[in-house]
Amino acid sequence: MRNGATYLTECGLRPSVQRLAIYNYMVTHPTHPTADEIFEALRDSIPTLSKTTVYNTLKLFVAHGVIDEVFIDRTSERFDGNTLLHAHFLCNCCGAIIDTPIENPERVNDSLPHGASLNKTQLLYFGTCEKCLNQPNNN
Amino acid sequence: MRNGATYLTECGLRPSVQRLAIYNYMVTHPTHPTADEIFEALRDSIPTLSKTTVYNTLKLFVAHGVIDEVFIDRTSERFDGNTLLHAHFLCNCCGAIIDTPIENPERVNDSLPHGASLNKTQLLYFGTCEKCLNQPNNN
DNA sequence: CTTTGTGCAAATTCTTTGCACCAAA
DNA sequence: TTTGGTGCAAAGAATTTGCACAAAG
Repeated sequence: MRNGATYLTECGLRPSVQRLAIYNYMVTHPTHPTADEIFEALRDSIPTLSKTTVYNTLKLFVAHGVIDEVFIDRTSERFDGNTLLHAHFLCNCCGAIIDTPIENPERVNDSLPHGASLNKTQLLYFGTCEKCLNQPNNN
Repeated sequence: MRNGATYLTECGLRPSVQRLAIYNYMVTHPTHPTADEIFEALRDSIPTLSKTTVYNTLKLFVAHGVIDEVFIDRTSERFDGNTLLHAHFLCNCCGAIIDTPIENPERVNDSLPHGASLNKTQLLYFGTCEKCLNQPNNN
């Protein structure tokens, strides 16, 4: 695994205790966490941590390409430590967000408007996951 | 153009004055409007309209498949009267949301998790549109 | 010492809820 | 005369802002 402090420095960001903790949380938890989830997870180890700092840091990380924002959930902002192109599936039944690989990126980026330049693609699926389909009771 | 009252009735929805106005606004304005934009546009013709009704109606329309919600903007909920599969491009420079056709839907739905069933796909692009690329001044 | 980062409290914004009134079947 | 629809005001939730203090170069 990549060294967080070195990586943040490479990205032009000072590796403060707070930033490093948030970065490490993101790369070890591929769960597309919200700012609040990160805050709750880290407040034990950093009791003085504030939610503002979590928000500031996540925004900063997105601006520097360290993490991505995932637009799959309108109720709260979700973040992804994996910035490589992949699809997201949201199960309407259990709420799980499942990552899936995109085999042919060029096919997915096929529908760009004429003459536009592309920064980021998001491919989102909404449906019912295999597990929920096999447990008809919890609907 | 399809008759709105007939269509809403077919969908099992009473075609009240408010619902019909919102439906007609959606199909004639392919601008992915927010609840607030719809409210502001309709309050002249329906002075008693409330924002709650706009929210209620949009939510109801989504539940009945009359319109879709587009997840491209986290700051406010956006809606789309065109429920056929197509991609959305958000220009980071001018904020425009551009619709583009998806030639091969089966290619885009290629990356579904194993065993899952699919309700809806959203393909989102973020970048700079042709117009903004040709006007370097407004960056 | 000068810039950058952190964190508290308050403000802001979007959306939902509770409830009463109105309208249609 | 009962069910469904509308709309006001208030509540709720997520995020941002203003500002003061702390820390690092």
